[in-house]
Amino acid sequence: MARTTIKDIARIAGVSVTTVSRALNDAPEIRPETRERILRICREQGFRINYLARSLVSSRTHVLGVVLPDLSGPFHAALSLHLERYARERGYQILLCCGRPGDDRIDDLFAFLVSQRVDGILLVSASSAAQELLPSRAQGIPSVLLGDVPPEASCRRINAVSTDNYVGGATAAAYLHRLGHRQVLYLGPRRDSVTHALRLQGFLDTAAAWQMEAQVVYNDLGAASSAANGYRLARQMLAGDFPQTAVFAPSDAMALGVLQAADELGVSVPGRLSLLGYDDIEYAALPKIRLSTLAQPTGALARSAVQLLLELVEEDAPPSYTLKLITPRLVERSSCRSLLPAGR
Amino acid sequence: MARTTIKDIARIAGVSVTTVSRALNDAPEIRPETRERILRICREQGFRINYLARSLVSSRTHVLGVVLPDLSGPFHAALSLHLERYARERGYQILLCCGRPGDDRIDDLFAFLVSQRVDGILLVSASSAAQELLPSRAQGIPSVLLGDVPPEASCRRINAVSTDNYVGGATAAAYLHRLGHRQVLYLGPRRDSVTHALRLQGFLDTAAAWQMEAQVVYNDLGAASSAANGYRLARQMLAGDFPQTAVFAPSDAMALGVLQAADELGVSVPGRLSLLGYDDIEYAALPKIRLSTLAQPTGALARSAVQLLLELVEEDAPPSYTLKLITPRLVERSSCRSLLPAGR
DNA sequence: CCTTTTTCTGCAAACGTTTCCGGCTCCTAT
DNA sequence: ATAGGAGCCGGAAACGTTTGCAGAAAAAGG
Repeated sequence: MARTTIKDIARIAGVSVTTVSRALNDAPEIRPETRERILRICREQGFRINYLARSLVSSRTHVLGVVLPDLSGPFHAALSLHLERYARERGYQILLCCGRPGDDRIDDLFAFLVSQRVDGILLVSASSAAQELLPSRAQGIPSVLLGDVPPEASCRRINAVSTDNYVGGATAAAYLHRLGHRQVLYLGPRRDSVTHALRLQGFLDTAAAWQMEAQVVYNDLGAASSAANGYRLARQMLAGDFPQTAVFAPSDAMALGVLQAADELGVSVPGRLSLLGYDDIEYAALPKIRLSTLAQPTGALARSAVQLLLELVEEDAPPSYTLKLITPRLVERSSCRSLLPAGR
Repeated sequence: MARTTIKDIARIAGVSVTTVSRALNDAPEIRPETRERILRICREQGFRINYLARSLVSSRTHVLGVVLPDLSGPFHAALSLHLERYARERGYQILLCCGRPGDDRIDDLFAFLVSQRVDGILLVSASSAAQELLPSRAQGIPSVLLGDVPPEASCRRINAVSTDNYVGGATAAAYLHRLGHRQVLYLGPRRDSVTHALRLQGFLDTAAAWQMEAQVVYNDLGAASSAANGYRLARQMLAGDFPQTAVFAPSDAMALGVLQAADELGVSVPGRLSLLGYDDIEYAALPKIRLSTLAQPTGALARSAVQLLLELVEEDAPPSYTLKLITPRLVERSSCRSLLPAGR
């Protein structure tokens, strides 16, 4: 119950609490031999310093709050893994909070993080509503957006790192055009997601430039871009006749759902329908799947985000706002078929 | 920088800090109208109570430490999602720590959790080494094991909830036997995992009872039972001739790796080789995969685990030790083929 | 109207650290 | 010899809460 404290150690070592504190923080004004002696006693007693008390006075918790929509998707899972690693390398701990975007809970989450006195906040794939909320609720806590950045970001005094969603969408359209597709379907972007809005914009702009016919079906089913939603959407789109020869999905998870629906409805992929995903999750590479997709480099994203956030936390430099865009990479597997004559 | 404190609120409201504190904790000895007035002022000022200070004096953080090997596997991801939900329902926060099992870091993790003064510890899928370490390092913090329980658990004064791995392994063997398989391969259990040891035991006992020939190939590749490891293991096992007609993998992720290897090597599943997984992750249900597997009910596991842990944390009942086993469920899809004549 | 109880509020001591400042000892340079 | 400094250590205030205890005001009982 009553754990051993610095005071106990001080008593045993016959020194003051100040000295013990200095030993623990290896301050310069302590004689090496006393330090060693104290540290030895700490080990013997199994002493563990109380972060609560320490943080209370130093007003630094070395904790970074990460709020993301959910962990079920492989993209976010991979991302959080990398975030944790880079944070740890820099001596910080991650506090993971899951709040569905647009949810009321997002407000409680910010309150919670403030109460926890986190040193910084990382807002991942947030709805625009959540993004609006952030500045007013963060109470001066440094924060950076990750993976979901409004186009006017740099004007809005915001720090962010993201993949270049516009380019991602554009690349997708260009790729499908290059394969000879002229009628394409964009299946499943969310209306409230800035990421999806940009991706859609890039896709549509490029499609228009190449004079492709593009239809878009929004995902209003709530929840994330899960396989289940992709399945439901595809079920109803692919049921009858449809003119498109290719579909672009805003996440691999969703694409997998589309794949399932197509399979059940007997439309062959990529025979009748080419399928292009986004994210490059682990399972996209599976032999029976082999989903072509646009890879988001989660490692690079996480690294940049942590790096940027910690700059804000640790430096007391004059405020500056940076927006870092990382370009997605097209990975070709076999879910997209070329419609052009083989000879080219 | 300087955030608003209880003292500020007290000054504005013209009351003492004590009264403000009582308003925030809705203590019974406060007049409802003063409480309302104070709460209103708190809202107006955007006041957020400092959990650090509160926890320091109350010696309750309402934080549960969860340590698990990693988050990349879908099973652990799903589990942590449920853990977070149930904990939140009870007013607790999850502090997620990833440490590969058997790693030196596990020791640091315990120290970290003690320093954070978490109210309880949930040790998920831990190596036996980590389990040994726990009691000595937990410093009296209540803790429960989840998903990886040594057979002598109840003797060892330990709280745990787990799927019944022995039964799981036994069910797998019995199922394969029922389909007519006589030569089977158990591909990829880890030597240092209690889970895998039990599952293996159940598998081997049952195989022996039915006079099947069972070979086991351990996973000494380090890291988790990932798809990558399954792939590597299967690559070398399936390269030449092999007598087995079925393989049992200790996780779906691993099974997916096996699937990939089989595909590349041209051995048909389930034509030449039946494949049985474990976990029932989301992607096992995919149309082109349709992996037969033993489902671990992550929801039930998580619920029981936080339930048990919070009993220990909140009650000051006499110490008791409970071990809860949840039976895995066989879900048949189409990765296992019957070798028996169709009539039957 | 005076006591007794009840209801509400405030004072001050904790909780376990860090850190400013001041003091002691011993060394070095004048 | 003595001043000045460097190196090491301790006292005490602070961080923002909770809580036991006591006091004041109001209500209840005679």
